[in-house]
Amino acid sequence: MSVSAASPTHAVRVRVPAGTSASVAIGEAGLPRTGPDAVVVIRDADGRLRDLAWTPDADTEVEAVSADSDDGRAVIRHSTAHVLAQAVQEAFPEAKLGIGPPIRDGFYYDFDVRRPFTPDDLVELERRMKKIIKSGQRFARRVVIPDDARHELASEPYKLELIGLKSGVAQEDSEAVDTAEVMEVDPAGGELTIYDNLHAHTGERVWGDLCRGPHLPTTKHIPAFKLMRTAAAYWRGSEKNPQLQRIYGTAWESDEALAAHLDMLAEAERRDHRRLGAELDLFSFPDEIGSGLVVFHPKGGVIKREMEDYVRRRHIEEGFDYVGTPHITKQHLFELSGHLPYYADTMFPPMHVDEERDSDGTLRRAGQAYYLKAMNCPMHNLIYRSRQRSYRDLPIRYFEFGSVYRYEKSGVVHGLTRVRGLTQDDSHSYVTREGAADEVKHLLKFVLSLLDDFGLTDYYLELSTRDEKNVAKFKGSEEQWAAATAVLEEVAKSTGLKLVADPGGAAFYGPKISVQARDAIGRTWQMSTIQYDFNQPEGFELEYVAADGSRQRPVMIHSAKFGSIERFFGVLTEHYAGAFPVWLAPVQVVGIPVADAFADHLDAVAAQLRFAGIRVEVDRSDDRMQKKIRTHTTQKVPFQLLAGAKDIEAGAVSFRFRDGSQINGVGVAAAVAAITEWAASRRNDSPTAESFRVRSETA
RNA sequence: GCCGCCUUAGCUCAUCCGGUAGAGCAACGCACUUGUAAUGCGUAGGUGGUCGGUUCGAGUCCGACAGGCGGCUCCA
Repeated sequence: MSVSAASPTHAVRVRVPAGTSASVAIGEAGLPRTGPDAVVVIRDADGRLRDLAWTPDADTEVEAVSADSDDGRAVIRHSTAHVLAQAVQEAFPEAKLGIGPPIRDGFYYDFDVRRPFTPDDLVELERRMKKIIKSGQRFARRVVIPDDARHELASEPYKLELIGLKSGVAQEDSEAVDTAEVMEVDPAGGELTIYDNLHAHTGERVWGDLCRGPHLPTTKHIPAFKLMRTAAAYWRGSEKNPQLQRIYGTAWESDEALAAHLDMLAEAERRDHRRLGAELDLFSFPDEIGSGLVVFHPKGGVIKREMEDYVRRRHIEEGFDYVGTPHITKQHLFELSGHLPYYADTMFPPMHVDEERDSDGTLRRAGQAYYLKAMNCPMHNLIYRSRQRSYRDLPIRYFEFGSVYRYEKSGVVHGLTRVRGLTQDDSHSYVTREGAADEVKHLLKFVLSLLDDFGLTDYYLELSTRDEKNVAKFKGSEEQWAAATAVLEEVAKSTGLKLVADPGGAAFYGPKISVQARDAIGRTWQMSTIQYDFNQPEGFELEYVAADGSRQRPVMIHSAKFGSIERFFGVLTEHYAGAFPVWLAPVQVVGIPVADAFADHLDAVAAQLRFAGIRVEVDRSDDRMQKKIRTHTTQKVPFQLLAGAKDIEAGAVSFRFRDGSQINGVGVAAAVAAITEWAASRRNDSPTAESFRVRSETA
């Protein structure tokens, strides 16, 4: 998940005369030097970010980059990372420096230290950082040649490695450095630079770091920061490398922006589906069953069933045939599909059955291995293959809620978003090669409409292709991959949606389009996927008889609409913060009598609602009415129906909505009709006194 | 899988330095019968995640395992 902050763009252009620093030019142009819109760096005519101290040789025009822009924030964060590193080396002189880039919403810095950092260390480091910031050290850029840098950084082994990579020396492993994250050296092949931190008054060098920059003019210009957490991280992202200790922090252009960010995190925590799942009694993960295996409680079961019922109905409307397949299979099936060599270690280990031995232990019957199902496609292929198919039958579309089990590594299991047992809303379309583009288009339109129906209306597409540097990992010829990728790309582009490239992200059997949906607080989640597969039809020798009587090979298009029902459940829970749309809400209506004597009236109303298919309860507990309102408000029930003497006299009920608004004295028949209509509409907003249109009898 | 942290009542948490556990909410009971976010009183509830070790004595110290949290790597 990730968060994107809107950021104003200030494309203010300033002329910098030859021999004058950008700083002076900015000052003369009257641009702010302090505050949230302070100019922190400039962008030169070549589009490169430069320090304010940068002084061009010839007259040039530059763009002022303000603190509250994306680039400006990145500079603040990167400078803050330097301050962190300085503080760490003050407190832990033996600490060796890794890398310290800005990231979305913050920064990190990796260190090789004797022992991992503790929360107390963070408090101490923040204290030291504040001191450094206050002292106003200047960031000074200095160009060095590789040999000098090596000499100077002799005690920083990781930096030396980066210099080596940069100058192309001694690079035995072929892994490329992720240049987007490594700020130490300039990927564009420019010069090697060190940034020195100079004492504000004496100009004495206090600290320094290999870095391509740019930086703020001084540490004093770091407006607001906070250290967030510590974690381990592999050096240069490979688990073969040593683990370093990473400190994450965040930094912003103002205290207000920092506070807003922290508020957003607090809101995300309130919406956390794991918390809401327990509070609203939706699901749990009993230890006795095992990590990553969920049980849905009755209320969660209602939501899951509503989701599935609707999705199943829509599939059938769109020409899919609903099929069913078992949870386990003999090993051979996954050999046939080609999955086993690629995915054996992310599948649960096989169980061996049917083995028989004589009393002396000698093998009488070998038995065989069965695997828990980790993907549905091979079984759908068998359904396709069960009889001869004609071109007239195509496209054939099989769909099911397939239960699959994946042995996710223990450290990655996470709530409902990363589980070991999940339900895929999985379909496979078998089409002619010529028909593939139309089918992909059909599927994409369908998945987007489903996301819309559930209220996730903000999304973009990602196109995952094979890794051209590692083609051995992907099955099929270059031509096949190119053709498949072209089909997906063309369809994706035709939607007009934003399309992001994901090179190397494809499955071994073909490229994929995925839909990334943004939730109510701006985080994005990978949901639907559409994959073009020319490999499995070959492995299974799938065929259809063409018009000319020849046997032809179909292609198959895999598509998961929500990916997994469990994950989508989690995303929806967070998107709606537990206040599900009426059509999904586990309890849609709760009746609250003002006193016990009025409960019968509400029972009668409830009976009518129940007859109309509404999920309704009447709260006859001996809590006071106010307490009941509180209880069902925290349970996020969309309609509370109250009734007292006045309502009964008028044959009415009174509405209270989630937001606390109310409509009193509504005739029972009108109330039942309006509630039923709202639920049937599957609208995703919460009803309020304003949005809920109903005749008020007594008003 | 790797690193760090965590695990005490159904839930959220407390228990100073090792001397056999306490609160709020929830549950249950009784009283109250109430018009839009918590009525009052009472009762019950824990072999302190599991197993092992150190100790006269372990919720507390050590180890292993399980589960969780935050990251890394991974994610068909």
